[in-house]
Amino acid sequence: MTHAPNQSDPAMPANAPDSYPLIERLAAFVPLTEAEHGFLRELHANRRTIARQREVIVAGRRYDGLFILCDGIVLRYKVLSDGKRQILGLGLPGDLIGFPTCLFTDAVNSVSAVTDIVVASIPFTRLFELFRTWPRLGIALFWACAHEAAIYGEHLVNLGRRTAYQRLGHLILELHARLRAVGRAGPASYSLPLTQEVLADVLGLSGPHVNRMVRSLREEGLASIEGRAVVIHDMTGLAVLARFEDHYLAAEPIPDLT
Amino acid sequence: MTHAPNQSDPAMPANAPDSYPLIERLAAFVPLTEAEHGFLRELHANRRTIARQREVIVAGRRYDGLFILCDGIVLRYKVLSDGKRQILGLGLPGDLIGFPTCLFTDAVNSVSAVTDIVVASIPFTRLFELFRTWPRLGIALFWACAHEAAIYGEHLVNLGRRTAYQRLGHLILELHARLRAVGRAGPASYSLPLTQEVLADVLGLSGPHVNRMVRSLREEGLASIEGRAVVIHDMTGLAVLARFEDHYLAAEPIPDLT
DNA sequence: CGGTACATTGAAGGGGCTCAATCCACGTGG
DNA sequence: CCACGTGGATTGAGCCCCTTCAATGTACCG
Repeated sequence: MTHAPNQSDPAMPANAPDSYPLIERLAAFVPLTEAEHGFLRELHANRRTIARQREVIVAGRRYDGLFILCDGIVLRYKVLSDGKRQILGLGLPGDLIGFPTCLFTDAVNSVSAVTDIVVASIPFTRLFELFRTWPRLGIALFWACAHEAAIYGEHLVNLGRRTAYQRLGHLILELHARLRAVGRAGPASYSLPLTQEVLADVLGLSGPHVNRMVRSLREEGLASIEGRAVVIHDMTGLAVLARFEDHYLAAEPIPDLT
Repeated sequence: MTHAPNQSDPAMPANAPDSYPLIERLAAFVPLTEAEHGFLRELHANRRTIARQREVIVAGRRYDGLFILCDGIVLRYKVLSDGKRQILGLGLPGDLIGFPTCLFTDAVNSVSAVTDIVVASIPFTRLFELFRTWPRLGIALFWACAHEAAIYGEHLVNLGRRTAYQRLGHLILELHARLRAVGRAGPASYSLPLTQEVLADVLGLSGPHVNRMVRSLREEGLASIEGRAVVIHDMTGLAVLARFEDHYLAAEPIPDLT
């Protein structure tokens, strides 16, 4: 049960065995006091490793807390009664897992681990404590969730109004930006351990068609996906094609929060 | 600038000129004390009426607060550089508008009023006060936003993995459930002041095709949309067809919150 | 009465799906 | 060392859902 190091890209920092990704995430919104810092460190205390392919959250079950994804990649998805699957989003290190699905009596979505992952569990009692004792952290968390929600918004645009080709291009650029923000990507490359089947379920497409789009991107010299190695050859060209604008990924300090 | 009363359906309660929809929304998650009740009432103090078709939030501009939608319907959307529009969601009475778009330095989405609407504005300073002074309300708000996020998740499934026919059916059922929850719908009917063009942009379809799907639904005896009157003739048949399950719309009290 | 907004309908085309077959890399056991 | 199994990538053929681009209809409104 080794958890995979960041393979192949020398630009990636070694993944510290005890990182505090939620701290980095929230620090983007609020300058943290030493005391707040300490509380957040405690939130990472209860870590657990989960093997790839394992379910982290099963739709229909009850949960009494959330998780911070400390390392690895997860996907949140829903399966329809006719067997079709739609992946609602990818969780990258630093993301909160269980929002919003665990905030229901019975989880509304499932979450499974793509790679081996490390999660820190946060029981709701801890979360309540956070809101009660550290209101600034509560506000920052609120902001962080809003930023996650904005990603879903862009995902909606992807499914509703972009062609298959554009969708794939957009996803490649979004994941690059998100991974880069947490030190998991090079200037124009990253490692993406997803099968084309999974990409298809993210993009609302079929497997074979994703394959064709991957080939097109390569033939056009825009980007290449070989195995798990993604390389972007023409960032601006791809952005133009995919109508990618990264405003929605920017995390900036909350104004006027004293 | 009259704001439209709930026309045509006798089951709908008259829309009180001074309602407190956020109270009802949050009360579903947390039993409210009298003091909390009072604070929330204050949040509704600063009301404003906005005429139909008017923009409430313009993407790219800066905002210093959120809004509670007290009455009417809004839509949140994004327009791509090639002119295509995707509507990310409909805001109904009681919904928070500006989440997540206003929590960015520059708003990432636009919001416009479909009908004449009444909004209560909540500057961030008030919001911070809420989190600092009324932590239970902060928690409830967090939960409420999670529930809104779940709606977007289902919307993603709609665009990614349902046919045009199913999408329309699903939307009809979802809106019925949501409107009914806030006392704006009859047992199997409601008023929906959206053009087919707008429906198309919600569903990721073209206008003409929405028209055909509307006709199909009527011919199959499942539901009818005539002008703004929506009538569901076969609730279960429609639910089966659209793979509609309403778990994600259920708001239940937060457990263990003392 | 003309204008505007929206609903409706038709014809043609294409983007993406379905359903396979094939290929390929890799790990495993004999 | 090779046979085999397996998961995934790749490719092809046919088709159908949905789009595009109109034209037409229709209610409402100043």
